[in-house]
Amino acid sequence: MIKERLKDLVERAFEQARFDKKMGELTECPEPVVIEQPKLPEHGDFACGIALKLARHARSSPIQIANILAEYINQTPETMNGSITKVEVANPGFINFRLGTTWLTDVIKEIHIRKEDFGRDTVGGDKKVLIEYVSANPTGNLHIGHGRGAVLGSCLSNLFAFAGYKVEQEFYVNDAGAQIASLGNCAFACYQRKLGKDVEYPSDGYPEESLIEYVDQVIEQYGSQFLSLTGDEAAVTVGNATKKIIQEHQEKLLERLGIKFDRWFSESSLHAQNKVDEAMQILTDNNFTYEADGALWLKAKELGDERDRVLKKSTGDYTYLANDAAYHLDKFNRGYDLMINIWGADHHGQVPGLKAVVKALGFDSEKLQVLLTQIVNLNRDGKAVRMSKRRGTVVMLDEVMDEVGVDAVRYFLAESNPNNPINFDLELAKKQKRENPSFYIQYAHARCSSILRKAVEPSIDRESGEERPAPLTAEMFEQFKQEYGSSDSDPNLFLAVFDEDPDKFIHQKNLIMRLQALPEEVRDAAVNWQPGRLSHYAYELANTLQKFYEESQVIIPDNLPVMKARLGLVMATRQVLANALKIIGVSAPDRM
RNA sequence: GCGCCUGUAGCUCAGCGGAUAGAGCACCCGCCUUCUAAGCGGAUUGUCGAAGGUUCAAAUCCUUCCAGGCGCGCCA
Repeated sequence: MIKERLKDLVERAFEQARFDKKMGELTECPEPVVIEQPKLPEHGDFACGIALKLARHARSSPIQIANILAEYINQTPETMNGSITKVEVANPGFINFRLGTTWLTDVIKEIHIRKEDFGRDTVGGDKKVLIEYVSANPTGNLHIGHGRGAVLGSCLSNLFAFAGYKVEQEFYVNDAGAQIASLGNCAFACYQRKLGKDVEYPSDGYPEESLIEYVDQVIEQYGSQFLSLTGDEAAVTVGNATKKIIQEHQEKLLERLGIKFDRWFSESSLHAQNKVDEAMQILTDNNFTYEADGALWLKAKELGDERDRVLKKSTGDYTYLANDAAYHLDKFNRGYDLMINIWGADHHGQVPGLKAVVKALGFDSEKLQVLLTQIVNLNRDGKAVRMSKRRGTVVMLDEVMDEVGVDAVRYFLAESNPNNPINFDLELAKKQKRENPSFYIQYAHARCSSILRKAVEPSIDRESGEERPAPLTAEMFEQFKQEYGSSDSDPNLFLAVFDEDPDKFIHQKNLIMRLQALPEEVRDAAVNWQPGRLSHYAYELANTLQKFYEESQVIIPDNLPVMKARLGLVMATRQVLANALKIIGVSAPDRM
């Protein structure tokens, strides 16, 4: 990483200056050295603002400190040998670096060496992370809001894995309790009605239309054998069969979205093993419960919540919080370093309760973090379609996937900041144009692939109609590919990508500068839990590639060194686009 | 009333302690005999919701206020 090399350079300069007593009373660098990329080209390729931060500590002016550091930097081998061509001090005290071309071409080589691992990081330190997401009730189809949580969880998992965490992905299935009982009643009623019995459909349950497709499958699988059942047994049996089918639907749909969970954790399994009772016992043993009004309460208020919470109702039933206590007891006992739950923002009111119960169980609640996702608004034909279960205008995830495609769904749900509501424009997501970023990035990848194909394909001369031979034989290209990532190939191989013409050079350089940024983008995204940054990065890279493409011919049969170097650059670009796309789970097509 | 989230270009949003606040859309003007014009370039656009404060430096951090969304059950 270029930034790390520069950081190292500045740190060494500081140490030497300090050794020579030119840093006042300072015994060590009191501020982290940060290398940034200036917005303006006249500020150089990279810049360091450390002098501004040191001014107070060293009781000196930023400019003066910057000048001293620059003086030492100028004596290092990197500036002596031309890796850095210019070190400049600028007001109010920035040190600006201008790079020579060798550090840039090193980047291309590194990408060829590391390939799909370019950008991979170790910040995670092999820590074990559990990410629990979607966790929808198995009582119906998933809607677009579930999709948002699904994509965020999936991207975060990919990102964390790439950043050096050990990630597990889990779906918590709420397959017990009141809503399941209601499902059973509705499903059985629907079942009977489908099979010709004139019974009334429950008025307060799930809408019959939302259940009918699943009940059809129950009939397909089991026939009419459940008609003879009555009462609770009927509801439970048909309910379970329906539940199973719904869960399979959810599983398939999420798989289509590119999501595969390591574990589907069933709530009813907790009940079957008396895990909820166990959890309650621990809470009571730890003296965090009391009884009042015939109910069992958690002393949540003294654990940071705004009020106490009921664990066991006066009816004898457990609340969701009691079940969650048992579930999270299980999670904590599995020994993760970090557990992330992804919830819809409408559930944020439960966060303090869950945190409180975790504390009461005797665990470090900091290890459990809840990430909230805001609402998804859909625009169709310029009009906002608002999600509302009541009004039955919920837009289903599979509908959107069918309409705009899996890649666009993933891109638009991944790209946003979870704290902000999304305005998902269905028309935009379908467009095969630059204005659709999802398309634009894939197009850039396909364009790279296309150029690489052209290198070994014969072409037709437009004027004469004659066939021209392929610029390279397959064998030669293979040979090139070997050299690109080989440690003993010509170190100046990639210098040929550059043009003398500054108008062309700038785009060639910009492309490489973008490429080299992937590792830090991955790291920033990982430490901030914002996989969406990679979407923006990929978009910018795509844009930079297009500009390069406009200015720089790659396939030049009569200039082998330049063609060789640029093919290597295009390959590297394709690789980096693919690596970024992989994290957000969008496919990287070779043709469009 | 209390809590959480959000207020940045006409629209959708990046940026979240650094040098003249950025993209895309929309609008206007250019560019196809050349590896995908499914593209590229140029022009225009701002009291960064408001007021105080901290800092050499604030869209970014703190406080207060204003506006919008969501949540405040022995529902999940």
